[in-house]
This record gives sequence, structure tokens and C-alpha cells, in this order.
Amino acid sequence: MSTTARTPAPLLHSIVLDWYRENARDLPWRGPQATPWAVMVSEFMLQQTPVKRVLPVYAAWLERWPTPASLAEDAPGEAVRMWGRLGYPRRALRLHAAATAIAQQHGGEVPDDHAELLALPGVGEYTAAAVASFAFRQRHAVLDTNVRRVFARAVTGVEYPAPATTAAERRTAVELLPPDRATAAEWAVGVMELGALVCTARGPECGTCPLRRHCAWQQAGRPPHQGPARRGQSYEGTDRQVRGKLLAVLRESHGEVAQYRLDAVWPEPIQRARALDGLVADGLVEPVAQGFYRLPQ
DNA sequence: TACGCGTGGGG
DNA sequence: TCCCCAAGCGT
Repeated sequence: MSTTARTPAPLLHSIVLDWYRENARDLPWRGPQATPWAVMVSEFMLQQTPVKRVLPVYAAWLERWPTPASLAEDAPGEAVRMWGRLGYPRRALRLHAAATAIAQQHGGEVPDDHAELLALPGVGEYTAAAVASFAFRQRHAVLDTNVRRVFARAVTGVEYPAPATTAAERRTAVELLPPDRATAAEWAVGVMELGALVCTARGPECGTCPLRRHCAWQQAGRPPHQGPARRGQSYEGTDRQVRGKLLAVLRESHGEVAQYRLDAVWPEPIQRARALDGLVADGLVEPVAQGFYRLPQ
């Protein structure tokens, strides 16, 4: 797609790898002490939640459940409770379900096979590639929002990538993958880190970017995003907000919770009932007898 | 494919 | 203040 002369891939690799070795954050899910399970836990928590908020929950989670089997033995509701305020609590349920599948079908070991990872609950295209790459040092195109933004700018010359991952992006990611496994794995985390620290969505620090002399967006004069504004996430007054308030009450109460305590979180009864029904349908809440509810056991 | 799904921080 | 967005997934 790009028509400008591209920097040779090996040069890009050495630039990003050199930059990463100097600038990588010391995060607990990186490095040799992190087990594949620890990497998987971090990836679930980091889906749409910033690193800073993940750190304390990640530490407490692995302290309590150092293996998939240990989590699988506990109730899913305990996972939801431990998840705390990370948001999108269905991820906690899916992580518990993934741990159960690992315990029952993979001998308690996180699988190193990409297809087997992808088959686990809550593991999609990104997470499967991330775990295979970060935990097992395999060669995969790891396309998260950071990498997609770096490629959009440096390769395609636009400020932001499309809302959803495209075939063209996958092609670019595969073409730029270093040939050997170890280098590919470090490239993947390096490009991600560059997107997280320098090539950010707001206020990119192009002046200090190691790719500034190779970046198509920079060379084009950093043109602003074209086309329709990207749709924001509405929240105020949505079912999502009501679900959050309901679940917060359940999380903070041990045992069963009476209906009236849930009723107190939202004045509008139709929406409140719909939100509660949704939580039950998702398996995040269990109805008990006569108007009592609890986290799933 | 577009949408629903939480929560909080930084510009 | 308000708005944008933060290592996505499942339907």
C-alpha cells in the first residue's frame, strides 16, 4: 500500500530492538521469572485496562492463584471478586474458564500451541499471539492497539489505524516479522512498548522517537486523522454503568445480597432489572431463592 | 461487521 | 470540566 521508499526491515528491527533494550519498563510479567500462566494473567488484565491499574491486582492474583489449577479449584465468583475494579468483569469469568480448560485438557500447563491458545475462553487473535510470543518466544504477528498505531504512522503514514484490524495490517505485520523466533518475540514486545511510551495516541513524542527518520507519517508532515470522528464510548446512563454499580455491591458483600440493596444503586426499575438480568445471563451473578443474589459459586 | 461490555486517569 | 482512551473478546 505504501508507495514511499520503505526502510529495510532489518534496519527497523535493529532500531526498535536497540531502543527497547534501553527503554523497556521493568514489568513483572516480563523476564525469566514470569511463568506462561503469569503472562496469560497479565494479558487478560491488560485487555482495555492500563498497566498502572493492573499491577496491584496482578500481584495479588498470582499470589493467590500461582497456577491455572489453583484458580480452577476456586469458585468463579472469587475470580470476579478478586478482579476488583479493573473493569469488564466478564474477563475474570473467562480467565477462570480458561484455567479450568487448562487444568482439565492440558494437564495444568498453559499450552504453547497457537491454535490451542486461541481455543481457550477469552483468548482471541491478539492474546493467543501475545502469549505464544512473550511466554514461549515464538514467531507471531502480535497486533494490539499500540502496534497497529505504530504501523499506521510509520508504514502507512496516517495518524490512526482503522477501528478494526484489517487484512492489510496483518500482511504488514507478517512481512515485518524478523525471521528467527527469538528476534521476532523481542520485536513484538519492542514495537508494543514504543507505541505505549512514545508513539502514543495523544501527544506522540516524535522528537525522541527512534523511528522519526523512517516514519511515513512524520515525513508527510503528521497529517491529522481523516474521515469521520471515531465513535467514543458512551457510558453515562447506560446498562453498562448500572451493571457496574450492581456488581460492585455483590463484590463487596460476602454471601447473599438482598434485592433491596441492589435496588438502591439505580432509580429506574426497568433498566435496573434489565442490567441484573444481563449479569445473570452472563454468569456474573447467581440468583438464589426469593430475591437474593450472589457471585457465582 | 458493529456493538456491548467497566473503570479511572490524564490532557 | 469534559473527553479520549487504555496490551480485546464474543456475538
